[in-house]
Amino acid sequence: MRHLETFRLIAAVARAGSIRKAAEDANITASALNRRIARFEDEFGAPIFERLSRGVRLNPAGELVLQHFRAQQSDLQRLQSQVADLSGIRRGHVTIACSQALVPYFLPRQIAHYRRAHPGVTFSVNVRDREQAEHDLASFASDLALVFEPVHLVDFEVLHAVSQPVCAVLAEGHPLAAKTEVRLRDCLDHPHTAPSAKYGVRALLDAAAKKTARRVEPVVETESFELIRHYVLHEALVGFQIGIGLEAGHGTVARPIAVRDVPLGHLLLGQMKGRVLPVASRRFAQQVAAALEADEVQDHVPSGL
Amino acid sequence: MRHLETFRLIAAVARAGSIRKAAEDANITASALNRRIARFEDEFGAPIFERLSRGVRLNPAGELVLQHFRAQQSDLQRLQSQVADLSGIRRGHVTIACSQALVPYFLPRQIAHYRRAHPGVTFSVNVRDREQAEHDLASFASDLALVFEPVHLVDFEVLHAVSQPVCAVLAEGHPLAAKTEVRLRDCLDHPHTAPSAKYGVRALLDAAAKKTARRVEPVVETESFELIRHYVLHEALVGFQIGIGLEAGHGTVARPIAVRDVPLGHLLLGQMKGRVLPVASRRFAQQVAAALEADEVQDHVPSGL
DNA sequence: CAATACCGGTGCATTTAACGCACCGCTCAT
DNA sequence: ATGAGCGGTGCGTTAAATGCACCGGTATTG
Repeated sequence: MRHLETFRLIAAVARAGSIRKAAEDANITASALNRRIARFEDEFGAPIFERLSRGVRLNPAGELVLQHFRAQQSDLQRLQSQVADLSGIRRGHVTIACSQALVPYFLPRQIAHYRRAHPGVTFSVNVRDREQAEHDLASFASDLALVFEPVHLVDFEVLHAVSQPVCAVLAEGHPLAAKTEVRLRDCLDHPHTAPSAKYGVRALLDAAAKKTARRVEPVVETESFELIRHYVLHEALVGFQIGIGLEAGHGTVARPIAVRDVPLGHLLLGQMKGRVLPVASRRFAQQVAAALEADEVQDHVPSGL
Repeated sequence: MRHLETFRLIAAVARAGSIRKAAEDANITASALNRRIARFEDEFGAPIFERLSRGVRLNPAGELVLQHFRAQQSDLQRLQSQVADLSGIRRGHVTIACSQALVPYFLPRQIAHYRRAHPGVTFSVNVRDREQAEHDLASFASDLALVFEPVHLVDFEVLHAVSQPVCAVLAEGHPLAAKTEVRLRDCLDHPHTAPSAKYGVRALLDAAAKKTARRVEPVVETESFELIRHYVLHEALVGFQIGIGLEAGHGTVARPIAVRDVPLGHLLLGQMKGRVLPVASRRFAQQVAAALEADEVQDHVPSGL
């Protein structure tokens, strides 16, 4: 949309921290960009950038302008998607911020299923930790967030919530794999690998371990859930992850940890508080909510185990 | 703001019903305007006007676009007012749709009081019946509405509510003026004048009269509350109006009608549901709410009687 | 039924607004 | 001291928006 060009440039300047750098990124000259900004500030009635010696920076008014721009852009996209929807063929773009656990199995299936019905809808999937996810929503960078144990919950409007047990991820031959449910103390007595502190699974484990004599002392600590899933194939370790990110048939098995040891965590689907989502995003959220519900009603243990 | 020009023109075309007429209003040629619209529809991805033989008309998509534009414009004004506010001097513009009863005494006082503290804030006061007032809010034509007994209440978010008794308006010498409270039957037994059916006072009177043997049969029926107030000075009639629109000292007195005869009506201060108001409007609404509260706590009878 | 008055749309010349280039003064790191 | 990087400005140039004349089509009217 042509009329938002100035806002796009303002955002670019804010990002680059200097008019010249932003101009280069946008393939225009610094003078043209400078004038655009000056003109906007004039029309707007107040400066939106602080002029520093080494560049520019948004002032509080500028922050508000940028937020207005993002809201406006989001609303326009919603509108376009809505118009496309009432013309019959559903079009649009869904942006979703999610925890790592959703990446391997759950989300690909959900997206493929949705796209089978609505091939005109495209997707962006951004892996974010639970703190970043909420920031993504607030800055309109994502329409939806699907995160495990979010932290802040201001700006986060819960659309659906399901409980998820923490599971032990084990190679098929591992001694603990014999049981259908494992105890936390047994896991911690074995060498184990766990996600780093900013992830919900680790937070639950740490909190639960405090009530026991044992501590979570990972042999391998990582930010990558994928590494955990694959590493247990190479060394007889106990990994940890929530059920939705796990599946049998890759040489590993998952065994839920007893709820009396580690409480159930919560997987939340949410959007920015108060925002009206485009049709496509709203419908996809409904589908995801239904899928989560179906999974949960069935069992707390991931399907296929 | 330059970037909203196209939207302004679209709104003008929608209003005029034809591109040529709108072009004339906007002092540009029809071809320029035609091209602007064609360009917008192209960028937007869908037509927003139906082409008729005698002009054009917004299609459903166009209605949505126009609504988007109004929301955007309102948000921009809020933003500007907010920025002006954080720069110290409060600026802004407050638009308020109100019932006639508020016009003579209440609103002038409130506005003057507010402007004494914030001279940079300007006002638009639009007299609207209770149905139009809500439409004004929904179309962003007014920030606030102060109406007696609104009808629909979708899109209307109540900010404050006070009860108001229906009063008899009498010339000072009128026999009923001797009492401090009057009965409905006494009023209807006298010749009387009343607002027409679309006003809340009349609706309350009609509903109350149904429970009696008498009927509301005005000698003079009018849409002007001002006429009622002045007419009772010329002929010994009983007028009706809510207390907030009345004041002693002009040769008339007001006497509340017994609550057991006519139930209290409700004067509601409201805004469009979900909308974030500019600073000035929000603060003015707070002031008005406080003033209404003070009046009500005191007494249900208007001050000065 | 023909004349007419309006309507939206289009090709082309013209005007206007945005842009690129060169250059200024300034600050700060080296 | 000096040079690199920054925001801002005057001026010629380019591209986008506009105005004008005109087309084809459709209701209205005499």
